[in-house]
Amino acid sequence: MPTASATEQIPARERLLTAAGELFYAEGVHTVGVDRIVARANVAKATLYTLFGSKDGLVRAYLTARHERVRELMIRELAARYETARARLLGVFEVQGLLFDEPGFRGCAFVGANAEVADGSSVQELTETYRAWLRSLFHDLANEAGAADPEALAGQLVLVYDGAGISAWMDRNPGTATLATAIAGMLIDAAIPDGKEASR
Amino acid sequence: MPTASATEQIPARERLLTAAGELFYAEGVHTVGVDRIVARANVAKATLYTLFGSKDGLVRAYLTARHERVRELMIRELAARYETARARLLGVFEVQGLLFDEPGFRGCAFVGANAEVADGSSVQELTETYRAWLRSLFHDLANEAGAADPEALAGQLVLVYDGAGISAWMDRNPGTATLATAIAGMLIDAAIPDGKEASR
DNA sequence: GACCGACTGTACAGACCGTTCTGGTAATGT
DNA sequence: ACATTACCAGAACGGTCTGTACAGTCGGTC
Repeated sequence: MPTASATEQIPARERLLTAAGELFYAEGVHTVGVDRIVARANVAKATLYTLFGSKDGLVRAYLTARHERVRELMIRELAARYETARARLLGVFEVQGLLFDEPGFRGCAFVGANAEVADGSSVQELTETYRAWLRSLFHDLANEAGAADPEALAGQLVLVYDGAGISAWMDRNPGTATLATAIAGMLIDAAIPDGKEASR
Repeated sequence: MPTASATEQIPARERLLTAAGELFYAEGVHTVGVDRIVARANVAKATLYTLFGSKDGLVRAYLTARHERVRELMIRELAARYETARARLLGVFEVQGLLFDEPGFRGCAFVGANAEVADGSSVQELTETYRAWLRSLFHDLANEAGAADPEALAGQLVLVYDGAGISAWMDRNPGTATLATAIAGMLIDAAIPDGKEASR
């Protein structure tokens, strides 16, 4: 274990990952070259290649880190803010709104990355696991909330989630989150028996 | 005016535009180089530059052509298939589904292009006019259909339209169109007074 | 002191990029 | 007959890209 001294430094791997995250997300994985990343991270180019193997490896690590960050934020905030499964189902869209408010928000990182790669890229595999996670997040909550057809509701909410991200990005309007929450509320009410009744 | 002889050829501009459209859309504007485009179009490289000025000019022409194509398809199909403004409002999502069914569908071209450019690019201006057109399409139809708040309904439907495109693309599921149509139906019913009543 | 792993800095190869230039052909309008 | 226009094939240019090679630095460990 490295000792925590006053001259403690953030390790090169972490610096590379944050630099790559900022640049890739802001300008696209294809536009940003490795030279700019190593310059921003204050890391030698050789270090990048020993740690990640190739630029593609760094891109994969970047997307994996994004997924992990969104997942952590979602789970933490949902648990902290909402009581019932139904409220958490709606809360997903409020937490998504937190992302919209971040400075430099540029839409879903996976949408952006997929737009830049041809079919069969390694990026697509990571995208599939991300999409599967998002869908199962909605599916599990819909199940827990007592939806008549959790599968169907999950599909609807994924669509709204996607649309909210695109609209917020392309129209530069973070307020889209409340719009999405309202639509989601309608869909949830319609999908859960006695969804509109107050309580029991 | 060029005479229509037996050796009539499709002009170079058109060939370039279709070649660029296929390649840019399938692989991204940044991934595809001009060499591949001129090779596919059977055009000299100099011709590209006399006709479009630069690669960026070709990208702009590609996006403009995409916009025009979608607009024409939308207007033609909406007029041919549906009678009332309310049916046309819903029909937008069915026509969008026609795009999903096209072989090689890869989502909205403007979403893809925007993911590849940094802020301030000329692509963003074209995107704004495209987004404004889409929004006004919904807004005008919502008005015509007697929506209580056409602005609000248009915003909702733009979000659903965006979400449908992303979901259909990322999950490779053209059936998303019927899902989007169902959601749009709910929103339209809720936004138009007496929307659920049969007729008058 | 010898050793080691993590890291630096620079220089370079090879490919590919957008763009321009040269030089030529075929048809058109006057 | 001549200038113009529209186009073609390909070479050449300067720049940037990923990836590699190599010599060297630093903090700990035996």
